[in-house]
Amino acid sequence: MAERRERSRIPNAQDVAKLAGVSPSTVSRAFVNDASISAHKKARVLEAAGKLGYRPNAMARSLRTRKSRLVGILLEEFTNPFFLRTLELLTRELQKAGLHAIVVNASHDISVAEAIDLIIQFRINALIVSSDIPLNVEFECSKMDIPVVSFARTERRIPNSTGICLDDYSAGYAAARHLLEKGYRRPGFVGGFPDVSVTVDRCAGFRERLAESGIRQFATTFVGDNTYDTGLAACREFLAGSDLPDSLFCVNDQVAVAAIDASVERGLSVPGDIGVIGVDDIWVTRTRSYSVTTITQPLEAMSEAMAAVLADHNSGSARPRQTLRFEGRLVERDSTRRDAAASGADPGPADSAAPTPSPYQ
Amino acid sequence: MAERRERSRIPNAQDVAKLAGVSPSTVSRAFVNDASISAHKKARVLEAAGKLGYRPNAMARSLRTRKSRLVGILLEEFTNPFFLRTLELLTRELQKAGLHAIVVNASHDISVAEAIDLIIQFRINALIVSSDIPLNVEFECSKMDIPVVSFARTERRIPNSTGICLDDYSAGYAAARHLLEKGYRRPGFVGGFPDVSVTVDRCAGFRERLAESGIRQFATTFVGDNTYDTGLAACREFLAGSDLPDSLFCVNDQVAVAAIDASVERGLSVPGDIGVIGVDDIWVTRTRSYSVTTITQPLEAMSEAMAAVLADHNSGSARPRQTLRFEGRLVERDSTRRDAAASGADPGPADSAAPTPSPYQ
DNA sequence: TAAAATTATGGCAACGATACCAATCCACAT
DNA sequence: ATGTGGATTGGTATCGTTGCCATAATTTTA
Repeated sequence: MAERRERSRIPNAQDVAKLAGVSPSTVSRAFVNDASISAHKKARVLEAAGKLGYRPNAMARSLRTRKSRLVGILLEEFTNPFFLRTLELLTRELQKAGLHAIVVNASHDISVAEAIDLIIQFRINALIVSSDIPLNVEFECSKMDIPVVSFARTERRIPNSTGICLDDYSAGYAAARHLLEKGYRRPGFVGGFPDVSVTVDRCAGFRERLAESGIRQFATTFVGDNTYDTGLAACREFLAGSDLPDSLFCVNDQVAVAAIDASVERGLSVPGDIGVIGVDDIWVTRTRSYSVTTITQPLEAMSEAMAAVLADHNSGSARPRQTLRFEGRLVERDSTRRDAAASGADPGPADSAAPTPSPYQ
Repeated sequence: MAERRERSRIPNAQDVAKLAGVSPSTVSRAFVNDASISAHKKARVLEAAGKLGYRPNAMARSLRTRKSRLVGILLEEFTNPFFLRTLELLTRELQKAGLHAIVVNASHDISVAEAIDLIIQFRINALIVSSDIPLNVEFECSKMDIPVVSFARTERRIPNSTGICLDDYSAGYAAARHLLEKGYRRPGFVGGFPDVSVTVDRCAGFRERLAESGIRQFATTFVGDNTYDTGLAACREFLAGSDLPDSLFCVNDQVAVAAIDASVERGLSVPGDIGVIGVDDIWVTRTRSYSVTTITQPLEAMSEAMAAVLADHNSGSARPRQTLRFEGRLVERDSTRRDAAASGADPGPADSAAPTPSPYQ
């Protein structure tokens, strides 16, 4: 079969120039904003370009200008709807700014360093990082003049790193306050990996608020990767003992759902016997069956801030490196008691009456 | 402040060549597999490259070789965990093959054509499409010699288009068979947008199996975008009337969860009064509270097939254009009855006894 | 109307790599 | 010793664009 007729080349600027009767330089100018070109010629060039189906070659452009307009996004948690939403908002903002996102999969067995090494070759303008990465990756990037920006995490190992993040400490603090207000007296904490910033900071804020109420000890467990399945297994184990907590602050909503399931499985009623609060406000927390009290992140604002940071980096203006922290907002749902049971310092048994009938069974 | 000392350039092949005492050509060969280079020189080049922190510039390489090693992925549904998992597996396979994924956000208000236009400039090797796109995009790509490959959907408007897809017809057929086996006699269908392939094909298979049992009429509704929220609203309306279906085949799991919630809200017990079956097997369907019967897609195999298709396209071997269809597997859970109630052709009232106690309330 | 200031345009080189060809090199057979 | 063939190597042109400079066209000002 005649696969392709007469090797029809992809047209380049030269072709357009010839057709429009101008120089290649002029063609280039027609495709750059604010370039010095007359409206007349610009129209003629664009018309010729349209006729030929010409599109500037971004590879050539990037080579010449040393700006790739590509941004790497390193992702690790590929089951959490939160990160899909993150990706949606980030790509949206990037596209608005004329940038494009290369997604790098850093999950499980994949070598992060190797993957990063490959996309560094594309001279990405920046690397957005949503999970903890080996320090040497950070170092490699700095050698190549590639800014690394954290999203929804903090780089604790480097003094002044750039990032956009929920105020995790404050979120933990708010979670504890909420549980205390609702009369819970023996809160516990369920984290992911024990050494990632999100776990550490949320736990610290949580601890602080509990300490203010004189609670110096609380049970903690770490489920590892924040998936539902491992979360469920870890929560089952956590709740297997006696001397159970009367409420759980979970590092994110996926784990919170797992915690609820583990609780119900063990015969505990939520929120009466045990209250559960998460973070992220993924859609599952809004379902009738779960209705999880959670702390929602202002993702829109955070993505916009991310775009602004990248734009700054791009324009070369050296804004001081810092982590922008956004306040979360607590959304009350049915996985914590609706009214304060024994709001005083009185740690009386709270099992007397779950005010709302449990939606779980 | 002294931002950067003495403008330290990013090293190029020439620099490495000088340090290693070889020609730039040789440096290039050291970084290409199967290139004609002695082990001795290769080692020397790699050592020099390591010392300088050299990495080949992918832009320059792509410009010369006319292969970008970039693949576009057009995504639309950014709330569905299924697509996050899809993205995970696709990026994993792509990375294995030395390719990289540029994610293009085509959701809501964003102009697909415009977004595609921009990434076409990167001379992407292929465009993976997970949602229906304007036909002219397809056309533009073909003009630029960019193969468009569908994933988890079919391009019905083009005769022989390349794609990887669940066997949607067969999935719909299996769903109907399952419902009938479990004694449901008035199944309904809940689709997304009425004209997308996934909805159309799954519905067609569903209809066929029902017809084989003599059921020629069944209620259908279309919820539009497949999010939980719009799904819930649509299902509420769908279930508001009298003459209700006794079971629902939902085009995906997110909608299935919404259908369950709407059913319970209306006082129907699942699976007794109404059975629900979805597609995708997202993690939420495995939770204790939902436990949704669903049809799981063999995503690993599908991603591998996708990588193979891309590799073929890349190597230029003109494999015939076709849609590869993968069989789904039905996973029985608690949103459909566990045993066959009145398996005969007898359409007796099925409300007599829900065999398993409903996990929903 | 002429000179000065501004704006548009064209030409050339360069970004950093690889394709291609010609020139070596080496081992081995003659 | 010499030729043959295959594996390495170097040199040069090129991929398609934009930066830069010089010149040409246009407008503004004197």
